[in-house]
Amino acid sequence: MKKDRIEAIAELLDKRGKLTLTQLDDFFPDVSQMTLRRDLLQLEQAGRIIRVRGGAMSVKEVQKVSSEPYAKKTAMHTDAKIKIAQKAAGLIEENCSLFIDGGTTAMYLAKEMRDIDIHVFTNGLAVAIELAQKKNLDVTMLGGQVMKDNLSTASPVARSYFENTNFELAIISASAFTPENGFSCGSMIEADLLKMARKKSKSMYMMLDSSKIGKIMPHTFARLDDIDVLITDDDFPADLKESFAKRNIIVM
Amino acid sequence: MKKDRIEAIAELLDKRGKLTLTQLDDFFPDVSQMTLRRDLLQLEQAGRIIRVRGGAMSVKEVQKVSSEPYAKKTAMHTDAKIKIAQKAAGLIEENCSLFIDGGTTAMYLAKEMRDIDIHVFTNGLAVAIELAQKKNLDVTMLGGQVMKDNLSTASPVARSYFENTNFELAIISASAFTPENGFSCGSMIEADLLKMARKKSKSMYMMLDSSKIGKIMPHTFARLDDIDVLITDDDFPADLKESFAKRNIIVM
DNA sequence: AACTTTGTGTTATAATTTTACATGAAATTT
DNA sequence: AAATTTCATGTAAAATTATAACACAAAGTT
Repeated sequence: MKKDRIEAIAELLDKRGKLTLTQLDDFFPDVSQMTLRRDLLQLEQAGRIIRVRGGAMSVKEVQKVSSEPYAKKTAMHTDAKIKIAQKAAGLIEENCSLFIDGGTTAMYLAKEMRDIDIHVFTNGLAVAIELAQKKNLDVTMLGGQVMKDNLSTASPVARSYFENTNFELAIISASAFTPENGFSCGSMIEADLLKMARKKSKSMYMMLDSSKIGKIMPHTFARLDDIDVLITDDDFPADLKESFAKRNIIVM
Repeated sequence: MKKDRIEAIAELLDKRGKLTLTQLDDFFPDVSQMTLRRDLLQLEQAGRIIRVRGGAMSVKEVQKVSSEPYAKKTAMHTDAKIKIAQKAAGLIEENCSLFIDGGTTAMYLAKEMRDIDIHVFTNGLAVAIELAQKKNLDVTMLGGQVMKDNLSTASPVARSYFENTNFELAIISASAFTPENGFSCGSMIEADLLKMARKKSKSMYMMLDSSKIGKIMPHTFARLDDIDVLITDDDFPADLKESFAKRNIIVM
């Protein structure tokens, strides 16, 4: 059905921000590129997307463009991150209380999450805005000084927020990982926040795309034993997978 | 000069919204299309424009196209709001500490603010993101439950943030105003937050576009005497202006 | 049943963009 | 001051992408 397909394209674009025709073609293998082009033309005329050379982008994405440093980061390893986010989204159950960090992977997770009755805490501005779109979901933003490079907040004050909150689950992404140094990130106050989140939640899922393996950032916020589930992509090394499994950590 | 030309292109695009390469070539006959292409590429990487097939368009133009729920609100009385925001931005001095609320007018204020050394507190997600773009400026986001309709936070917990902070100036916009009921808004916790902001700051400037005069919202957060400066548009009624002046409130 | 409309695919053609290389001017180093 | 590097620019070929034109079939309409 044409209408459904156009709707699906619009949604896809909202999620992914930007798509090439080739990528679109992969999603809709049963129609020709020409048809997809015509769909894009219609969407453009409806003001919902903007056609750019090679494909199209969502209007929402364009608004984000103004935040250049963040947008740049967003563009990296997109596919892997989305896949990881999808896996993570599938693990979230209704009626739970949840912490999500403010990274770009978390941002994709926010996009992929179903609009169900959950309460989410986050320190990511972009994550909060994304989640605010969903009607049934409740969002609480953690305050603090805004870090310009990744649009998330962190500050010693933010800790006070945690004092009276508890969540069943924290889903967090790391900037770097080695077996020796654990999961690390670049900012001390962020590391502090994430440690705190770990303490306050019953269990912790870690999202880690394989490009981050072997990298070390200054501040470790979690070690292997701290996490319950590791969500990663297909390129995750088999030997590492084993050492996780040995510690009863589910790798998926 | 390359820099000047790029600047000129950016301005042109902001004015005309969209231009084809051929049109651009007419404006700049002394350089080749290839050079113009490269200029556009740079502008795109800087996040100022979007290249589309045939030429480019300004980001601002794209934003006009969109009509999401939040964007819809943003689009109302845009011109008046921008003018008010510009006036307000002119009043902000370097090296000060400032509170801005999370409304749409505040959002425009954030856009208009110069990139100088200031510390800004805000409860607006969109405001915080906008301000995060500026290098010299420091932003602190007030946490709390996210209100989906206006993308700002408010919660009793947010009060605790204020306890150890002080600012010279609070620039706030109201959803409604009558002389009898003062400045009011729709949410009780938001009203509470704004009251708190008023207490904590040395002075308070109110942004009020004239469309809001005569309207009443459930929760009053400030009365006439609470404010020091009223920033409004040209349609502001003369008689009201007088009654402000009587109380030594500057109307501009 | 004949006719239109609509959605689609195919191919050829056109337009646009990118790439690669060349040039000269300006800035920097030696 | 000469040599070298860097930078902005131009040119033209190559690659990519978009449009146009036509064909065809299915679903409505008259």
